[in-house]
Amino acid sequence: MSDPTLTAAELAAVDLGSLTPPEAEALQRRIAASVEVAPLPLGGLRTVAGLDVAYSRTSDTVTAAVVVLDATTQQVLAQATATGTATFPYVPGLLAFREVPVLLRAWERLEVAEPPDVLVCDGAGRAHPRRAGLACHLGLLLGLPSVGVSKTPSVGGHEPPGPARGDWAPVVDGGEVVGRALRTRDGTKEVWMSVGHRADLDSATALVLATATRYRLPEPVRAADHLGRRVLRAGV
DNA sequence: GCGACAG
DNA sequence: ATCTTGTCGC
Repeated sequence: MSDPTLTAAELAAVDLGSLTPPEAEALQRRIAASVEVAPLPLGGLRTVAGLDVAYSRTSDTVTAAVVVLDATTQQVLAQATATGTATFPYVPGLLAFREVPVLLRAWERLEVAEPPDVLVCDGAGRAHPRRAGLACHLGLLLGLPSVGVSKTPSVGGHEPPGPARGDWAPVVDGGEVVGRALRTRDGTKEVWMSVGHRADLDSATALVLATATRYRLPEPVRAADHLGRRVLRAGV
């Protein structure tokens, strides 16, 4: 019935780019079985990392960006990028296999005394066909709490959330609540968020709202998005 | 068999 | 994801 679990070390040892789609899907089932659900330590959050990947339109060059912000002041404490070639094509449901390798290279370049307390990824977490979106994959691999936030819906359906910041509606897929459609700003389009690793929906919602005050998307994700685009354009 | 499916 | 000008609004 349930797939065998996977440790961070075992996941890290996998050459993601060499997997066939069926093998990648099998790995995702194990990731889904290994992800942990727990409240984020909101009171003790000191730093939040945002992660994103920018794509070139003229080539298969990609740039991954990681930005670490102070959880309370939102000041940038550290940032790193890595540019490379996309080896895995974009396949719906297999985004992590395209983005994780280059994201890890950026991650390794980060110069921080302590790892960030939580990861906010541009993409899905459990709101995924196999409950193993990018945020689950990265959180498990890095052994850190993680949350996924996307600008467009992934799997599942939901009622429209109320019009005010903080309003949300559960996203249901296959009879299971897999995430939330959350309004982060009054009168603006909602974002779709779901749990990655070592998080739960309530605390993840609080984190997303706390980091998305001025704009629709959480500041860590915006910062990573902007950094990735800048570096990609500069051709570094 | 057909459609859905983050970036 | 990425391609793009203007436009409305704080």
